Order: sequence, then C-alpha cells, then structure tokens
Amino acid sequence: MPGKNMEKSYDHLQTESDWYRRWEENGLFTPASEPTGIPFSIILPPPNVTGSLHIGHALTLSLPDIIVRRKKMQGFHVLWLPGVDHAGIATQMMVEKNLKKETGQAKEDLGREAFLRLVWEWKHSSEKQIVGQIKKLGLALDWSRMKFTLSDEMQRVVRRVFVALYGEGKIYQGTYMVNRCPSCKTVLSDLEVEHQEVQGRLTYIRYPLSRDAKRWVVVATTRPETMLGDVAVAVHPRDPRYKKLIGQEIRLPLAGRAIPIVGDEDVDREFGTGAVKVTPAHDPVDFKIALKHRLEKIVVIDEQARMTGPIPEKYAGLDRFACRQAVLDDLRSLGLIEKAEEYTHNVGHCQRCETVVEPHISKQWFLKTAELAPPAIAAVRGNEIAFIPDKWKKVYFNWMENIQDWCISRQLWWGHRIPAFYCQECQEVLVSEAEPERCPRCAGTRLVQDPDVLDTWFSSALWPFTTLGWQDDSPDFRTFYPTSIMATGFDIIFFWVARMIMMGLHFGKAVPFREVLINGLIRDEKGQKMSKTKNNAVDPLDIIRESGADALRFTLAIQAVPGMDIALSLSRIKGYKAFANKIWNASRFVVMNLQGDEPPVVDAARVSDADKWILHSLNLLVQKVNESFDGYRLYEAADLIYHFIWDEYCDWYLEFSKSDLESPATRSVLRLTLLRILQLLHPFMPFISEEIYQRIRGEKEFLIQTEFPAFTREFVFPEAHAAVETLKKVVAETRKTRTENRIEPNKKIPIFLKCDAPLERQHLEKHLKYFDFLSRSLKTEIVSDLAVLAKGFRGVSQNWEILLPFVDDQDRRQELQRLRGEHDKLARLIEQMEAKLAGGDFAAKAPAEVILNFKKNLQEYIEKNAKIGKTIDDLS
RNA sequence: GGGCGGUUAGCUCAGCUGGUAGAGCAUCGGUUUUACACGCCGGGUGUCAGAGGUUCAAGCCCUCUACCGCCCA
Repeated sequence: MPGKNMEKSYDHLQTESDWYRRWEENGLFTPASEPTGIPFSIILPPPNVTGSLHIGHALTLSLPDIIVRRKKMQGFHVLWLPGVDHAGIATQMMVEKNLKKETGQAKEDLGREAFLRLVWEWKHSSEKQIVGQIKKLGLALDWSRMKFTLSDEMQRVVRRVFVALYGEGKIYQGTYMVNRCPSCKTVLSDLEVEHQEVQGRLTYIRYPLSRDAKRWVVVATTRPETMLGDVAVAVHPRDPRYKKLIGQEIRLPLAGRAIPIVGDEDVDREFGTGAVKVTPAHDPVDFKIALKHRLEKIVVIDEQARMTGPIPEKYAGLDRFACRQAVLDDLRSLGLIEKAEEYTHNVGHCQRCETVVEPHISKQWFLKTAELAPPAIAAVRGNEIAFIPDKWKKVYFNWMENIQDWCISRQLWWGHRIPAFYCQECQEVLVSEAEPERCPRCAGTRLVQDPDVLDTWFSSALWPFTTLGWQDDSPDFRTFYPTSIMATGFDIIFFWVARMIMMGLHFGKAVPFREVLINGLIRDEKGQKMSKTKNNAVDPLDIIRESGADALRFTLAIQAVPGMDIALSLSRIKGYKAFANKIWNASRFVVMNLQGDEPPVVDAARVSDADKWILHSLNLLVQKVNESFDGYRLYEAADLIYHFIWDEYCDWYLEFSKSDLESPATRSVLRLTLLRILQLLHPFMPFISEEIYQRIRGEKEFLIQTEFPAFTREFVFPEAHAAVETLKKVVAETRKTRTENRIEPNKKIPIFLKCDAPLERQHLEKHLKYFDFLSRSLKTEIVSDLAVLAKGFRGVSQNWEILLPFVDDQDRRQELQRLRGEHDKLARLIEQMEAKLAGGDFAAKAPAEVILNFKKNLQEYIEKNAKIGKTIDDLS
C-alpha cells in the first residue's frame, strides 16, 4: 500500500520542494498550439525586472492560477503564459543608483552601450530571482512560451507597430508643454504625474504700470521664480476691476521688460486678485493663453530645473527653489510684495521619485487617441469585456471619455528605441523598421536615430497579442486570442488595461481579453499600506518558508473579495498552515486504515448512512464551489472547502467512520471523499494536495490531470443525510449538557433521551452506535417519559430532551438554578413574539409562508419552555 | 470641484436577489478520548457609524449627516 507511514505532522518545506520540477518536466503546463478542448488563456501581467516580487504580486499571480488550474481540470485547453517587463524608467533608475553607489559613476561616464550592458546584467539576475519566486508559489505557467517585453522579437514588433501607427497618422511629433521630472531627466505622461496636496504660500506681487510706477496691478502666485519668464498679465475681459487696464503695459520687476495686460476668458476671477501673471513656457494654462494672444514663450528654467535664459545674471544657474527665495527677497526689498498667505494646492510629483515635476515645452512623440478610444469604449459598453467587480467600468469610462493624447517618448536609455531617423543634411524625419541607408529626399547618408525610447507602457499595451505571436499569425495567436481573463490591480487600469484594449482592438482585431479581474491592495494587519519606509512590508518568500506557499495562496484566496483590499495578518496565515496540517492528519488517518481491498466505486447497497451523509454533503459542496468559482467568488469557494474539510469531514465523518472501519464500503467512501477533497483543494493548495493524492493513488497521474468534481445524481441521499443531521444535533446537545454541568469529558455515563418526533427518534435509534461513541455514553436509552427516571441534568433542543443522571443533591440544586434562568429568558422571548403576532400589521400583511414559519418557531419555543417548566417541577 | 469605496464581535473582515447576524485570530472554561495540542469539546462577546424614510419586516433599498480611505481634474 503506497503512502503508509505518513509523518505525524506536515512538513511543507519537504512537500513544496520538488513537485514543481516534476510538473514542469511532465509538460503539464505546456499546451499544444492546436486546441484539444475549448481554449482558455491568461497572459501573466509581467512583473518588472526591478528586483524581486512583493506580496502584492503573490495575490495578482495566485488568483488567476487558481482559476487556471480548475479550468485545466475541467478539460479546457489552457495556456497560462509568463513574461517579465523591462520597466524602463524604474529599472534604469535602479541600475543608475547602484552604479553611483558602487563606483561613484553616472551613466554618462559609461556611455549608452556600456550602461545598457549593465542593465541587461541586472535584468538577467532579477529575472532569475523572479522566476524562482514564481515557481515557489506553484504557478502553472508555461515556461516554454516565456516572453520579455524588450526581447529582440518584441523590439521588432514594437518597431512594426510604431511604423504602422505613424503611417496612419496616429503617431506624431510635436512641440507641446509636457511634464518633466528634473531628477529622472525625462518627460512623463500625465498618468505618471501624481498630484499631492502641498502647503505652499501664495505671494501677492505688485507689478508697476509702465506709465506710472506709482500704480500697479497685484498678481498672486505660488511660483514667484517663474515671474522672470512672464510675458503678460491676464485679466478677465469683463472684470470691472481691470477691464480698463487691458492694453496697457507693465514694467516687469527684476527683469525690467515691458509686458502687456491682456484680457482672456480663461482667467479665474476668483483666484488671488483676479489678475494673473502669464508664464507660457512654464505653466500649461499660461501656455494656452499665450497661444491665443500670440505671446512669446520665454524659457527661464532648464531641464535640470535651474534658472536660465534672458534673466538677470544673479539668478542664472540657480536651482528653481533657491531662485524662488532670491526673487522673494529682492521683491521684498523693493517693496513690491503686498502680502503672502498660506495656501494649500495640488502639485504634480513624479510617480517614480516624488520630485516636483516641471511643466516644460519640448518636442516629443505622441500617440493620438481620438480614433483608438471610441472602439475601446464601445467594447466595454457592449459587454465584450466585463470588469469584475463591475464598478470599475465607470472608472474606465470616465478616463477613456476624457482621454488625452499620450506622450510616448522618454529621455531614457533602457527601452524600445524610437525607430525615427533624422537626416543630418536636410533634417528629413524618417520612420522605418530598419535603419535607412540614405535619405530618400537628399540621398544624404548621415542619418542619426532618435535617442529617445518609448514609454514602457507602449510595449505593455501590445502584450496580449504579441506574446501569442500575432506578428507571425501563429497558431497560438489563432487558438488563444482573445485571451480569457486579465487579472490585475486597479492602479493600472489606465496605464495598462485601457491601452491594451485600444491596441488589441486595433491590431489584434478583437478585444484582448473577455474579463478583467480587478484585485485590491495588500495591506498589513492594521490595514495600513505596506511600504519599505514603514517597514511593514512582508516578503512572500519569508512567508513561504515559514508557512508554505499553499498556506499563503489559501490565505490570499479566502480573503480576496474582488476589488477589496486585503489586510494580511500573519496569524491568519498560521491558521491556514494549521489547516494544511489538519488535512495531512486526516489523510494520515485514512491512509493508515486503508487495506487495499476497498471497492473502487461506491456501492449504495453496502455503505452506511454516515457514508451516504458525507457523500451527499460533498455533492452539495461541489455544487456550491462550482457556483462560487463561476461567479469569480474564489474567497467563497475557499471558505466552503475549508469548512467542509474541517467541520464536516474531520469533525464528524472521520469520527463516524471509526465505528465502521471493518467495512470495506466505508473505507472506500473514506478514500473517495478524500480524493474529491484533494481535487477541490488542488487549485488553492497545489502542493499538499498533490503530495497526498500521489501517496494514495500511487503516482498514476497528476492531480491536475484529473477531472474537477462536478455535481452527480449518484450521491443524492436526502434521507440518510437528514438522519445523520439529527444524530449530530443530539450529540451536540448532549456534549453541551455535559460540559455545562462539568461532567468529565472522558467519563462514560448513562444517558437518557426523550423524543417527540417519531422520525427523528427512528433516526437516532438506527445510529445509537455512533451516538454512544461520540457522546461517551455508557448506555443510552430512549424513553417516553423522563420524569419517572432518576433525577438528572437536562438538556433541551428541538424535539429532544436529554437527561444525565445526578450523582448527588448538589447536582440537583445547580441544575434547578440553571433551568429557572433559561425558563425566564425563553418566556420573555415568547412574550415578544406573541406581541408581534397579535399587534401591528405583521399578521395581516406578511406572506403566509413567513407567518407560518414564525408561528412554527413560536410554537417550538412554547413547547420547549413547557418542558423546562415541567422539569423544574420534577426537580423541586 | 467631480467621482468611487468603507464604517458589522477585542482585531481583520464575510454576509449574493430585504425575513432579527457569521468566519479567522484573540479570549475564557474543560481536555492528552486509538489522525492531528498546528489538536479535541464547550462558552461569552455585537443599539450592524448616526438620523430620517420605504416596508408587515432593513446590516441589506432610498435620503441626509459624520468620520476614514482612494481616484480623477
């Protein structure tokens, strides 16, 4: 018999060490390109090669894995495709930081090529680490199809897509105001800018009129240093305070230039004094105003956020914040500051490094969204793509309906190089997949490629169809596209999900996925966000070492209510580690008792009622679990399985079975039920379920190759189920009565029972064997009148009375007191219920069924209390 | 400014289409009974944020308020 001698406690380290290798070696996760069942595919959201995975990844990766494993067991043709992301800005920053720390060098000291070699090295080691972590989690990924967002293949596809979009006029180059991070030294898209509320100061500055320096207009600003680049003062054209001044000139303090006062509808009359300074080179609103009024744009802040341009010598080269102070000091000494006040406003910060971003005019590449967005909106509106939970649709629509063109160029080295070439002779711009040999216009050969790379999210947007080989019209693409599910966090709905939908529709000619599963954030056990600075971040590998990947996966699954954040508590993980041990020991019990002669199928004629009861319960469980799965309520499925195993199979069925171990039929049910449990559990806890399954089945097949349990008519036994439920009820009541009266748990005592329901009485009579064992009964008698017997402790439940004989008179007095308390409590409840039934509209308006039920309950309470009253009389 | 969540047992959270509340952990009492002390048996614990409304009936639906959190501009 395989699997004998299971260790007394479960060792997750041992079990989780080797199964992954064997699954992989047996090609369990590698489907053929040609389908053998209904295709079901999920593309892994590629983790960044910035280091190692955090606990949030464990969630985003585990949930689809659970879905994938079940689908596979249900016979779908499943692909779960892995990959990693080059994560341009994040990775480059990390390598730069390391370089600085280790050698003191900047990337410029190495040059582009040498630096990129360094990043590639980093990528390889990070990828190795990530893949190792993923395997530890047990994810059923097909590594033979692994992809990288910056592989040669991806570079070819990205160039092709770029050239195509350029050809369609959807990619263009333009000079606009964009956000730039002075620290990361690149421009950013609007999405990469995070607005944070900042306590600042609003300074009111006097701008003297050219004609009369004694008169001035007061403007309010949070950024005084930008006044050096002012080209006008703007007021609302209908503002009575200022409209007469329109057309006049201001002598700009410090700079000494003359600038006009213009009228513009975009001026907010409520802000400050209603007159605003116009700095078109450094403010997006001012930029627009300047365009309308054909004003010059004077750049006074450079790419390093230092002062530059036609400004007084003393400010040149100062950092923007240092200059702010200098300007304020100088204005104050000139008596030009009217006042300053505390002011809370939103300031854009770089998502990566939290530096205050600088609006900045430059020539960049943009993706036009006007034609790409509408089909993407329509696809979601037409339910071709569902969001789970549904509420995220609104968020998606809100953003998509207000979408702006996307700035896709970045001044970085690590990423997809933009396939644009500039002729040095005639300045012609050439966009092409391959580097052109000569300029088609002037035949010049001095061509220089654009130094910029693409926003990382550009290649990410192409991920679902390019990973499947859209570029080669591969069989994989035809089989697995559109993919089934995209599982990801809400934080990247705009960055990623929306863009995948746009690109997928445009190039893949179909939605990239059918369902978007949005999961929440992992927080610590106090509900706080995890972060390195708070030192409350947990490493998934630590948890796996401590409690096992199975326990971690189960914890995440049972807590992951779609769209809700998870407060991850270590004590809870420990609880599911204990659950694994529980399963192990239940299996140990089964394995110890198997004799090898168990019939392979359930013989309904030979099995006991207890056997039928567990089969019936199992069948109900299977039905509910499948419903939960289909509604993406994995937390519910996990919860159902947990309670079935612990509260039904272990707590009751294994105990029942101890009375029937000589029966091969019972042993076969013991075994069969366990195997079904392991199958149900496998998606959640792949390691322990496989280990036990193999020990029992003798390595005939892997668990993932077996069929996921489904409801079967074969296991419908309502009568036996009801009988055993009665038994459970009476056992529980007896145990309670014993405990309440401090009767030693292990002491076998005589037990007397009385039952008013003939059917239930039959049930119990039939199963006294189990009752005696579970209630520690010396001898059980079911009698018609308890009063005639020895006095004893009473327990009363629906239809049943229990009597445990007293040993002495102290017992009697104690019992009397308890019964009086209970009698009073119940009497109050009955009174309340009768009042409800008598007065009000309840009796008149509630549905008959509800009232009937209510009356039934009331009647039961009345009867129960009558019994208690009678007992009190007997004992008095 | 616009929008979205949350507020349920000491803690962290479930509670699907309204019929008087559940889990895990914690806690208390008992217990080493032939799978498991990572166990077993049993117990206690809640004006379901507040106010109002709809309804025979509200944790669940509607309105308002308060507090906490998030997103967009």
